[in-house]
Amino acid sequence: MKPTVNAKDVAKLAGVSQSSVSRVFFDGAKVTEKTRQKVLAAAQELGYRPNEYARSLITNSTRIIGLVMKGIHNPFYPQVLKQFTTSFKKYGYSILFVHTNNDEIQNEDIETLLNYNVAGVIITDATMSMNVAEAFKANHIPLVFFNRKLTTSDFYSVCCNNLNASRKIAEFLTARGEGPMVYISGNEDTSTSREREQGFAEVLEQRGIPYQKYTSDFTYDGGYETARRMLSEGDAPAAVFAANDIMALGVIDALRKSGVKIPEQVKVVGFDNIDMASWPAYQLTTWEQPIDEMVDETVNYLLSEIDEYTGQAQAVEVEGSFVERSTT
Amino acid sequence: MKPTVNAKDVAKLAGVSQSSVSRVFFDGAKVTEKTRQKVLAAAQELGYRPNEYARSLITNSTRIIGLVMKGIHNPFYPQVLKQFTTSFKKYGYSILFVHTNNDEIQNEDIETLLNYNVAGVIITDATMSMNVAEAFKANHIPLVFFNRKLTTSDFYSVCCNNLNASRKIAEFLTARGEGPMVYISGNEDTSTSREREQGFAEVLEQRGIPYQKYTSDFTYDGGYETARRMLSEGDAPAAVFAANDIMALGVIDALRKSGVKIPEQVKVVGFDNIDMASWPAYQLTTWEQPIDEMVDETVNYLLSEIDEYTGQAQAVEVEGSFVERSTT
DNA sequence: CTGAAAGCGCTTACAG
DNA sequence: CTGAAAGCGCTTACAG
Repeated sequence: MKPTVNAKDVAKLAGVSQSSVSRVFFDGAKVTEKTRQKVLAAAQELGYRPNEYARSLITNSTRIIGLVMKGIHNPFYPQVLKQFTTSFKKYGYSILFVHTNNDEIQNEDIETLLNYNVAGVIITDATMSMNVAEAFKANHIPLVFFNRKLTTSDFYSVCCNNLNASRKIAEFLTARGEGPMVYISGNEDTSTSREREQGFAEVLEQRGIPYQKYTSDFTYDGGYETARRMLSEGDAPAAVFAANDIMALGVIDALRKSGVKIPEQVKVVGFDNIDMASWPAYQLTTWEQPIDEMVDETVNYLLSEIDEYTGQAQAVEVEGSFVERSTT
Repeated sequence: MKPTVNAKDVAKLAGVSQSSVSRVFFDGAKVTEKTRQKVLAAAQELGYRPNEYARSLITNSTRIIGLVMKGIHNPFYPQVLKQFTTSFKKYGYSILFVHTNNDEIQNEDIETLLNYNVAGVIITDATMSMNVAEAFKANHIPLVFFNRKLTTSDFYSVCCNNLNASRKIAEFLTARGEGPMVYISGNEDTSTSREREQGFAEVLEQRGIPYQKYTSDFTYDGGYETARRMLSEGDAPAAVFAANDIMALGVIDALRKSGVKIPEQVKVVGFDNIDMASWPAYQLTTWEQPIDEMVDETVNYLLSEIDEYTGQAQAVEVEGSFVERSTT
């Protein structure tokens, strides 16, 4: 049915051996320029294209990176996806996209990654059980947790320096408006939410400023509802620090709807610096996560581990920077 | 290095032939329950997993769908990506994600898809040259243009019924506020932008209401800048119809910044019904594109073409529905 | 540098 | 139903 043309066909037309055809298309193999030309001409004529699967079968490696993502509703992550795809493309790698609905990656998703023998795995905005993570180790598949850490783990992770960032945010807020504050958490089982709270709390306690925590879920609706709950409980904080931007936007909309003036009555700070944070309707003060830098760290680690597997674990942190706009 | 266990190892442990092991893991092959149990036990013990590439090599087919996407900044598309991934997972297919920066898909992206011999391709928010599209036809790889049509094509496409939708929008706007109107286009080489203009224009001309077209690019910034340009040129339309929601949000922010009251002075309508359209800050009137339905149409077509290739071309259109909120 | 040959891990006629 | 064998399209020692 599909007129599949293979290296043998090309060899025949070019008048060389199948091995030579293979060598022309395999980086790092040696052929004379003359053979190369003959082969390329024949390949062109027949529309030949090396079969990636035969290649994978024999080299026991692939040029596919598995990218696991959960929170596609948070604009931060599509951006991350784009950067990874673009960056890996430069090195000849493609992205197998896996979406998970659960906080913890499910076995069926793992199966997919293992079945396709991916060269590396990036896990974004989700966690996985220790023994599943160990499965990748056993198969010598390098793994990066992006924007998350495993609690107990010795796995490689790339995150923003959340502790430092949230300390800076707390320092900024306490330097100006004093008064009780509110922290709106994301899903509490995430390292990001916990660390951002920790740094924030540290500085506040140190300066004797009380804060109240509300638990939310990293979504716009979550932020919105939480702010309404906060108001209905009579809380009137000087400032609200939401664990990510998309929640902060929900907070802003809820406060405005109740006639609360931002920043005069309540200041609002987010985290991420997504595109929408700079929109005129919001002008959200936030902490910028340097996606480029985080992606570069991840890509470099994966490529080096693909080249030579060491299984080294490290919690890489990048700094990012404070972005002051008009919600503070 | 990687302790790769194959069917032969399992066969030895289970005391059966390698063929039997293969049959246990190949859907549709017949084995006695007894053999199955022996094999599964051995496989479990060794951590066996069929090699997907050997399988692909021999069946000349894969369970990978290539998804090509451009406008990841428009929240409509991450949503689409999620739906496709979820839907295909049910059928055992995975998504190879390809991101393109250009309106027209580049050859290198095509190469990737062909190299991996994908079972089918979805092209979203981008177009491709005819001869490239023909390359897929030649390889009997089914192809769907999602939310786009090729001008001259006989390819399968799934779109919203843009003509009907934009007529309905025009009818709604003219039934209430009369007066000159503005259409803000997306990239003008897209079928979506052209069709939405056409339906809108038809009704307005029929009712003798003038309209002005501004060319933009389907982005928030584009919508924002275009609205500012419109104001600076002294245009004060009764209503603005933006070719998608994300531009409409930019328009709203720009108008508000200039003190224009929405909907009292200017009404605004978008297209897509992205999450943000329902946010309290915007409450955008729009046309809902039924993503579920569009995805289902696409998935069903691809699965049936994968099952038996016919190469049939059809421009499928789904209706969607008008969503009235407070910008009109 | 080049070719003949082995082999990657599977599926699938073909006998039994 | 099961096993022995051929073969998918490549890469890669091994000779020459």
